[in-house]
Amino acid sequence: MWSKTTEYAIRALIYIALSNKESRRPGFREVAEGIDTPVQFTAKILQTLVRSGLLSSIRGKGGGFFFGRNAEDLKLSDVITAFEGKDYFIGCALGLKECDSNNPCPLHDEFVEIRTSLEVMANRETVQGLALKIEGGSAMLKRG
Amino acid sequence: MWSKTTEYAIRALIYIALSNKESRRPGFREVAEGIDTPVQFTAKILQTLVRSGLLSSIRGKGGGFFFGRNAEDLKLSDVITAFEGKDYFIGCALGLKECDSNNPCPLHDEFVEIRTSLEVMANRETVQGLALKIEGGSAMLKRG
DNA sequence: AGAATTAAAGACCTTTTTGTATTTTATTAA
DNA sequence: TTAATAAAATACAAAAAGGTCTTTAATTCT
Repeated sequence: MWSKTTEYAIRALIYIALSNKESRRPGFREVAEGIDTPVQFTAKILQTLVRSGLLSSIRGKGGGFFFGRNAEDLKLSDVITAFEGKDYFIGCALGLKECDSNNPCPLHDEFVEIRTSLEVMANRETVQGLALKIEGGSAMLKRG
Repeated sequence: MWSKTTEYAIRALIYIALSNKESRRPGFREVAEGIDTPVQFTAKILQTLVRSGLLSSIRGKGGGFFFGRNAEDLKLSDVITAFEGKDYFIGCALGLKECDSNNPCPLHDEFVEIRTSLEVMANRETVQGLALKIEGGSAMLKRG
């Protein structure tokens, strides 16, 4: 549905949100270990998130990654578009440059409906909301 | 949503289905021209489709690509899984190896619903059905 | 039989994605 | 002020996706 980078990013952010609740700021090594992703690649993804302003970080001893007060409810759609591009929820199913209700590809109507469901979900769900599900035990990030 | 290869494949197949209705068997050059895709890359995709048994071809003068009687209703889901792999409609939104209702990722329930809509659509729609929409003028393959 | 035509096959090449390793910079604590 | 710690930056590299080009094999028509 989307790239591994996006998958890893969402998992990493959920892990960080959970850690923050325990007043901890995990480093990228801990995050990668916690969500079972390649360490340096995870570091790179977290850097991108910080640069995009979706996540905060502090260097040095006691440092790590965290969500500032201002970014307490990070929508999944923001994470997705940060990596997939802002047109992610606009593209045509058959890759046509011009595809809209006036000039539709043969899949247009049906595809728009599905794509919109995805967008609605991504706008509704937040990293912190998903973290709550893990906390409550109704979902998992790792086998177990 | 899926790769360019899959997008090109669907468009190519629709073009071929339309040509076949006019009792013509287009070659890969004509197909590529007709759907605005890279010529040799299109040829490669058509080869894959023939090898997969989803499409037929004849070499030599008067040859080209066509659908045999047996494959008159080619489901989109068959085209998609031919290129994306048979697990395309099974994968986890967050890339977890084990993700099901017993051991769900925090997006599982919502994602399954969307993924299933996509699968239902892909099982319902056929290349020939989509070709009909083009023929009837209610959809396009190219700017127009 | 020979020329023309067309898909098949295979060797490449480029770009993007995914992943690794090393060095640098900022911060803290002793 | 020095040592330890941790993110940032940078450079590489492997793999996959996307794309091109040339040669070969099959078929038809003359």
